[in-house]
Amino acid sequence: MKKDKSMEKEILIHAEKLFLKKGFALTSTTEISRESGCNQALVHYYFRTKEKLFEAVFQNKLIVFISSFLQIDQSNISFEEKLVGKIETHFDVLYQNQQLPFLIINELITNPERIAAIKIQVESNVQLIYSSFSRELEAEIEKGNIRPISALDLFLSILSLNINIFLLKPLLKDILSLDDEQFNRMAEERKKENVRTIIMSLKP
Amino acid sequence: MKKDKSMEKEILIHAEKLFLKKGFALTSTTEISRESGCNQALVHYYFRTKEKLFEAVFQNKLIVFISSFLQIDQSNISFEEKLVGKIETHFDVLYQNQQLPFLIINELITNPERIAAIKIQVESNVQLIYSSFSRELEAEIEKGNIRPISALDLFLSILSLNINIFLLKPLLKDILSLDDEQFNRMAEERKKENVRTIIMSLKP
DNA sequence: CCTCTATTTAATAGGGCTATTAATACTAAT
DNA sequence: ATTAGTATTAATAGCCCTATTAAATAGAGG
Repeated sequence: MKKDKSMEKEILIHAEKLFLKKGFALTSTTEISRESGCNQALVHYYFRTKEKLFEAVFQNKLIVFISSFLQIDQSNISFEEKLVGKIETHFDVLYQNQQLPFLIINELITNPERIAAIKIQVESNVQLIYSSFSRELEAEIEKGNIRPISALDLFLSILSLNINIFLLKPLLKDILSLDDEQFNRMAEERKKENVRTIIMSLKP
Repeated sequence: MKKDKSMEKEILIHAEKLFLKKGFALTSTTEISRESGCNQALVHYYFRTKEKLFEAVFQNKLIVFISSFLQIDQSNISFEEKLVGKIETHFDVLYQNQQLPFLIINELITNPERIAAIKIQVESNVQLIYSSFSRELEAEIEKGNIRPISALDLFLSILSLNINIFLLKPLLKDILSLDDEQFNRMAEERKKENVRTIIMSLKP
């Protein structure tokens, strides 16, 4: 254990690793302490309850996830170029946080009470993302550059395509006999394919 | 309790319901027995272990899931029509088993040992689905009717688009304030949109 | 060196869960 | 009606988990 990091930080790091890997229910504070190299009571000393520790981790991760839809808009590029940028940025964030989609989906379903927390985070950001994007989209449709489609539908399609390779990662790795490096290469290809799929599907 | 159904069947039904809702880890045999209206020991009497009970449920569901890719091929229709049929059939099976994607993803990630079981089921069916489909796809590409794309990529795109609305169901219902009926209507729209997205993305 | 506070550990209460066992109710056949 | 076999329950052992408490230890400042 590097002692320059505080034990509190150490616990947070390992908690994150384990929660991401197995979700809330299957991770015990005992295991977190074991991995962090400290007594189990210490986990509770710093974070009081497992729930609070999870929230500390989850909030952070949620921000990462939601920020994956945000991208600096340069206004001197075309809508299509912007859109490609958004899809790629989104994918890249997921690529850097490959277990994140699982954690979110898992908590969404097994722990519906947590939706409230997610909702707050989502809603406070949704204006930023949705409204301006929606306006631009409609303008493009108006101009006849792309076929009619709601912003929600487009958003869901991008999300779906980008998320799923990471949700299916264990299965894909096993069935196609890929090591991590090979999987990552495949993911890079998927990114391009997702962009292609979305852009082509928008042709008028 | 309808006593015409055997208790064993009753247990299986409620086990399925609970496993689908919360996954393996969060479902206890105690809860299954409570829901089924019997003593907890009886669950073990019939299925020996929670693990075996889960397998009994999971195998069945896995077959449903995998069969969702199979569709009777009428040869007198065009490739595009066939493809639309496949996408829609796939979606419909998911629609009828809305919690199924979650269960599979959840087990895939939290219980990697179970991948072996999934793999066997998948592989024995993959020939049927993949090989003939792949051949037809390549023929269409050859003819210039659709752009070059691997069968795997196409397959993943369809799977991604179809699955995700059900994974995101709790969040969508909450954020958009939908009741079940409204969600189902939305899902129906999504089905059309998914077909549109895929078909348009294949234009050469 | 001593003291005060922050950190860490040991011990344990209390609860839920899985699985097992022994005892009891039920059913059908002789 | 007795018996044999199946279905069901009550009771409980044994685990692991969360959370709490009290005690031990370390480090900083006087």
